[in-house]
Amino acid sequence: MSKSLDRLTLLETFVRIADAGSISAAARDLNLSQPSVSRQLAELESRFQSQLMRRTTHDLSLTAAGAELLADARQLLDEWEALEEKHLETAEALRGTLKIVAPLAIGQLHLMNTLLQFQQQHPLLSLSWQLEDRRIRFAEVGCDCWIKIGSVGDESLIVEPLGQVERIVVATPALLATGNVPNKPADLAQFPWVALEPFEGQQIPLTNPKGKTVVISPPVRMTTNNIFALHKATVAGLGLAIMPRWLIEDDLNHQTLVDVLPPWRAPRLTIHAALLPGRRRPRRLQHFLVVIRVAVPQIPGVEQPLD
Amino acid sequence: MSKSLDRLTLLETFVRIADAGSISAAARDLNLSQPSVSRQLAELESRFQSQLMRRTTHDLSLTAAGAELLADARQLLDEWEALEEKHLETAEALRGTLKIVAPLAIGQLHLMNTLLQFQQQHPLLSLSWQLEDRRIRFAEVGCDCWIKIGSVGDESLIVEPLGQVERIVVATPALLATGNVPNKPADLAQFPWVALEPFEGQQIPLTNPKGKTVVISPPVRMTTNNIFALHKATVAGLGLAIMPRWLIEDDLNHQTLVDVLPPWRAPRLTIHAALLPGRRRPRRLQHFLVVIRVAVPQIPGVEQPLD
DNA sequence: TTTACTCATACGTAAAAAGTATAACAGCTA
DNA sequence: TAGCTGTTATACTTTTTACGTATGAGTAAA
Repeated sequence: MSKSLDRLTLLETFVRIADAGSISAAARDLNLSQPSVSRQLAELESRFQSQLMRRTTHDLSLTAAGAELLADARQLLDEWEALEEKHLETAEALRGTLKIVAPLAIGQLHLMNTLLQFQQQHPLLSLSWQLEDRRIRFAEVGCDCWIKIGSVGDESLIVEPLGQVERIVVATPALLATGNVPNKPADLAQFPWVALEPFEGQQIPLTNPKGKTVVISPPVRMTTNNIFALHKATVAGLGLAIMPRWLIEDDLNHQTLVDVLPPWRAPRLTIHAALLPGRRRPRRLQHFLVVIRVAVPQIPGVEQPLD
Repeated sequence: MSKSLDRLTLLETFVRIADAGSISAAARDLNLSQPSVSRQLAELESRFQSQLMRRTTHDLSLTAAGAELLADARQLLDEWEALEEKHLETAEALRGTLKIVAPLAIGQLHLMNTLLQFQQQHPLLSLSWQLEDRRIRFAEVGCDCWIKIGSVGDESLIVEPLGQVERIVVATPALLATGNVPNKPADLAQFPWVALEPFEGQQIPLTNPKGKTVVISPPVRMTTNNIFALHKATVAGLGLAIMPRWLIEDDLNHQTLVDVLPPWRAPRLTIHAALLPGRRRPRRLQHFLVVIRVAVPQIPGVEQPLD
């Protein structure tokens, strides 16, 4: 049994392996080499004299002992963190690392400023800012907060609404001029469309202020997983597209894009913050949440959530 | 800031310094060099960015921050120990270290066997068996359990009675033959005595079964702080002495010593186990207590406590 | 079968904590 | 007041130890 190797570090590594799902993934995440993480797990097992994880080359699973220890380790680590935070609090400054996952476009265009300001207010804080539109597996990624537009789709997380985005059918005036002026949803099917993946069922529901909903299935000329690509394609006149108001506010003002069928709208999407339940929330996370709750509704074209 | 140095070890060292009262004392206790312990404290302070202890060359005191951290550290360490114990429990064997302070004679003659047996039943357990008649400062010594004959004199400890010892006035038949046969306490003052330190007030109270108490002040020819020396001196005929029954059972049987004034007895003393309150009791300590509760009353000449 | 990924072992290196020796200082005793 | 003893901190050396790289073995999917 090696002597040093911080016992709490061993537990942290163990938790990270369990969450990340593999030793290699945990190693990447911890900025350590795979053998090092492998050794730390072995060391922990040797200290507790029991196998904590069964590992084959392609699968890794907790043993009963491991599962028990995992829960207790989480708790102890939370308590350590509470202690550390309490006794560093004297300095009042936020420390540690905060890992945030946010959507590509909104993270890049709007929340970036908020984040930079936040970091400048807390210079000792280390931020990891992951822009990612796809659904993530929260625990696996090991992030502290996930900002997601639309449904989070993970029942095990605590989800808090931050704001709502209006979504509008837009196009270039030039493109619209190639057809008849639309005055009902069905008229939109005469134009080509561009769409953001995932684009479920090739169907687009549109709702008017009275609550009437019509579903249309227009021809789709291009799909992309990148909202900036979608935006460029739309501005280039490739087709009609549904876009969040916060992305096209400027285009509407400059008439590079126009609201195609003013009263009709695609369903609003809610911007959520997702958090792990049951865990202690470090002060840095609480502060970040306060900031983000204010920042999101201030994005042009984003409204207060319904909650 | 150095990286490794187990965070929990740092806390343990800090607690040990606080209890031991000085860095040097803690170093001796931890089997480390003084500079090493000094550095660990400095390291902890640097991590929490606050001074935890004010130290002059001859005095060491907690700062406010240190006092707060001390309490929290104790708790966290208890929780770590609980975790460790729980997850090592699978193996069922007791581990770790148990430090016991016991009286010299009873520890050497009677409890030693119990202790050896206990160790053999738990080979992975490491025992520290300190024989010491003087009053100890519990926290300073850093022991887990203190067995004390007579009053413990520390209100802050949890005290549990384990048994009672009858104390008898004895002497060699030869010595008694040099005077008149005694039949009341006052008659004993004609003989020389030997006594165990501390020997308060040079006075000896004796009580008969009816509850009558007489105090005598005989001439004392020798005092000692070692009960074996007292015993030898008595057997050598140096004087009368008060001795616990468990020490002289054999002498009475072989008539090397005799009960000088059969119905009259010195006050019974209670054998106590003293423990720190409020702290988690490791499984090894609980097991030890079970064993000792059985063992003490089985010592010949020791009776069940009154409780 | 091949490819791509997993985890474990062996070995050399670099970092870090332990010890030793020493200096500075405070309280106690003569 | 001087000398003795015990305190803590610093400089330097040695040992320990944990890291990374390289490598080998094994499994799952293409």
